Amino acid sequence: MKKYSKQRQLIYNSLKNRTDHPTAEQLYEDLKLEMPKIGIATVYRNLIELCESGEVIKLKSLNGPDRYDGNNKPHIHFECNKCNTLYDIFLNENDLKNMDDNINNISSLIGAKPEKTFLTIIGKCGNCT
Amino acid sequence: MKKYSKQRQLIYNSLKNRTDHPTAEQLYEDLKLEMPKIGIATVYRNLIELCESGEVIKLKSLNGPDRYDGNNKPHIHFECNKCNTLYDIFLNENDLKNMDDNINNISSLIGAKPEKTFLTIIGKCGNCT
DNA sequence: ATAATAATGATAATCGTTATCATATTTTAA
DNA sequence: TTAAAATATGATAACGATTATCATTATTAT
Repeated sequence: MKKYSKQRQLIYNSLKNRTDHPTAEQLYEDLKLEMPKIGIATVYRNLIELCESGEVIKLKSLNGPDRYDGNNKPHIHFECNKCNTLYDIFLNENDLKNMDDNINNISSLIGAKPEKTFLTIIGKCGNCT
Repeated sequence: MKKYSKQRQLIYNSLKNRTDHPTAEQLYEDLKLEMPKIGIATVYRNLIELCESGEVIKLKSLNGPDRYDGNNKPHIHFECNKCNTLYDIFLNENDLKNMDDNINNISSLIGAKPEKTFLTIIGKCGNCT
């Protein structure tokens, strides 16, 4: 049975209220302002929990530490390889459905059962071109 | 100017001749059979070179170390979250073109210039369902 | 062939993350 | 509402993957 610690609530709320995609370290630094005694291990532990429950998405950056996305609605990412900003891109309902159909078809080619999909575009963002 | 060491050639050929997606460590163990004195740092150094030149693709695994793909033609991956096998999936020319068009459209939504795209489907592969 | 340049192998150092453990907090249930 | 059980915490050690250092060796250019 899960216990509802102040720390877990803080981590959860913080991630849900920001639209950037902080690393565990960045999140930790920010949380310390509100809860100075919080430990980095607590941040990591709760991030693992939140990812397992599906509330948070762990994103693998091409270079650099993992980043965390509090938005678990399906969307794709653009990663700028100059400034490292991660942008969310939300598709409309129709495109989402098409993509989902494609994923299912593609997976069936190899007899696999898809659970989640990561689509990341790497390049230069609008500020860096 | 670049020098063509035996080691670099060996690493390059090995990756081009295998269709799995080994980690640096796996590649190192296999290369030692052919060249027992090769060092792990040499493997990492050359993987970085080969990725920078675009000959090899570095793949971020959801959990576990990075993996390397000697096939730099556009394709997508299915990662089994039970046995960790990484499968290549090759789209036909038409689907590839559609996908490419979509990537360009999507990127233009945020004024970004796409350079490369990673599409990874996570789930259970045919052997693990 | 020699000098200049770059790569190697051994290994230390670093970085991100996870494990350990004694203490503290939260939940359960009497 | 309190005592016992269960779980989480914070500090920090340990770990795995990768990169940096550096003296030596191999490759290339003159």
